Amino acid sequence: MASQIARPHLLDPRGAVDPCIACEARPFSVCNAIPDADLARLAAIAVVTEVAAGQCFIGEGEPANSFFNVTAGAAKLFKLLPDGRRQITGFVTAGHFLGLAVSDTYAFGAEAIERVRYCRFPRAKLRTLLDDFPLMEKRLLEVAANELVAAQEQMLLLGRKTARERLASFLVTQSRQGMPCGHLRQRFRLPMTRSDIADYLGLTIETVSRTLTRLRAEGLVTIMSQSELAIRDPVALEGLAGGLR
Amino acid sequence: MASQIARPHLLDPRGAVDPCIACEARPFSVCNAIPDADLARLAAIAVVTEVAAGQCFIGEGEPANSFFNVTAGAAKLFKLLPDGRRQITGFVTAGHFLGLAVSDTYAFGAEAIERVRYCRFPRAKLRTLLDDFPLMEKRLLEVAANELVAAQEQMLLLGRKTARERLASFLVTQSRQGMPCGHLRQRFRLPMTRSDIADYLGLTIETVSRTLTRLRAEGLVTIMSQSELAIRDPVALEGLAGGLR
DNA sequence: GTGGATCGTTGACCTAGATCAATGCGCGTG
DNA sequence: CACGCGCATTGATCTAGGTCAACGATCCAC
Repeated sequence: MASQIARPHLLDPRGAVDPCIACEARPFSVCNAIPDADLARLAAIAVVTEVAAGQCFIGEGEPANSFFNVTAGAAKLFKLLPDGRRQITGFVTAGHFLGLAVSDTYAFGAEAIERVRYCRFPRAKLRTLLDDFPLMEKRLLEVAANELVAAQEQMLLLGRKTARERLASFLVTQSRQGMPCGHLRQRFRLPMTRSDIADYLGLTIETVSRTLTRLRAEGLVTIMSQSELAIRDPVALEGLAGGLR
Repeated sequence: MASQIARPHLLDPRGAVDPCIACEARPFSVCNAIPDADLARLAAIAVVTEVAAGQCFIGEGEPANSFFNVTAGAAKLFKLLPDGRRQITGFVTAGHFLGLAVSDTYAFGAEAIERVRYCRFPRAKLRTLLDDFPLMEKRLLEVAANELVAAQEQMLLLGRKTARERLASFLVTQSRQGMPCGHLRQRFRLPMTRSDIADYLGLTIETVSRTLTRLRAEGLVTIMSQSELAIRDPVALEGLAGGLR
């Protein structure tokens, strides 16, 4: 396993005019609930950090001292069983907020898929900041509610869908990644490995591979390269994803 | 299927001194964030309703006009696939708050297992109430964060645990139902049917039944009656639930 | 350009859990 | 108290997806 706790590279926020104003993730992030005038307060408690692909930056079960806000790259969240079985509970990209749980240890681990940049906020300090910006707390609730809906959708997938339906669902949601209202990109990159996809969908690598080649054979998708894919029949794929066998 | 949309029985809140003060679910509920003095405002927008076992009181995909707070009884939340496959995403009891999602339709259905009593709040009215009581919004965020953690745990179960491990996990969490900090009741009732358990664990009725008899044969549990159960070996059961095979 | 590591694909076979079918067990009803 | 209905259990069989194993592609490092 390549995963080990990160030796992260801290970026010095001084020198940047205001790291938060310039942040390219701000439009998608909960931070946008904080008015420009007060961003300096946020920037003051944010520790901007970068980790390389394969690096773990949250360890499941470790003391939860910080919140995280991913600002660039892609990461996977996962839970482990003692014998090594792994369930990936989600993939996160720029704008995602992590570490909400009230528990004093993290309920999941996080590992960078590509080089990841994130802001780390000491829990206590963000807590007091939240008290001053109820709008941000509102946004957090909104985000949490949405994630809850996504989680239920994933339970349906894991509990009741076939391998084909799981792959179809996965491809459809990936193609929607960061697109406005239900639109889907025709062609897109899958930054994660087959093993990650398998652990996300509750399958094995082999089944993912086989199912993908079958979807290709049926003309639903084109596999441009290992990590690039195009959807050829969006209607059929969405039907499959929705459980129409 | 017995499930059809409820013909609910509305209880007249007048006559009660103050339905919210007297509410037996208040200690477990998010409503406890509202000070006694202001409870009348909450009571004013709450519609107290009762539905019989088997009645559906939230329809998946229907317009989400209300929030719900269960105050008595037990219900199941579920998602359906067009061909009837069902995933139960959770069981709720007194104190559970429902309908958080920002979407304008409900992402899941809810059906009473036993006779259920709940308060229904028009979305818009509760929204404005929340603006006046940020503490309640805080509590909601807390609740949502906890449910998110539970949802991830359930994904691990559905994606990676064996049937035995699933049953063990289920029994352990059920025995913890409403207990303080990690304690578990030795003996407890399972209000739901085998079919509900199966749809919650991503299994079939037959597998649930077989696995349960096997756990009994191994001396881990005693089946007092169809709906009553005792844990004989909590340590082994918890080990199993945690994935120690 | 060669060697080796990592990742993905494909095939042969196996098994946990699904499906199909029969039977048992309360429990409420007339 | 017999009847019927909805649930649960148990057994026989089947299969989707897992496991094991071989091979191919890609990508660096030297």
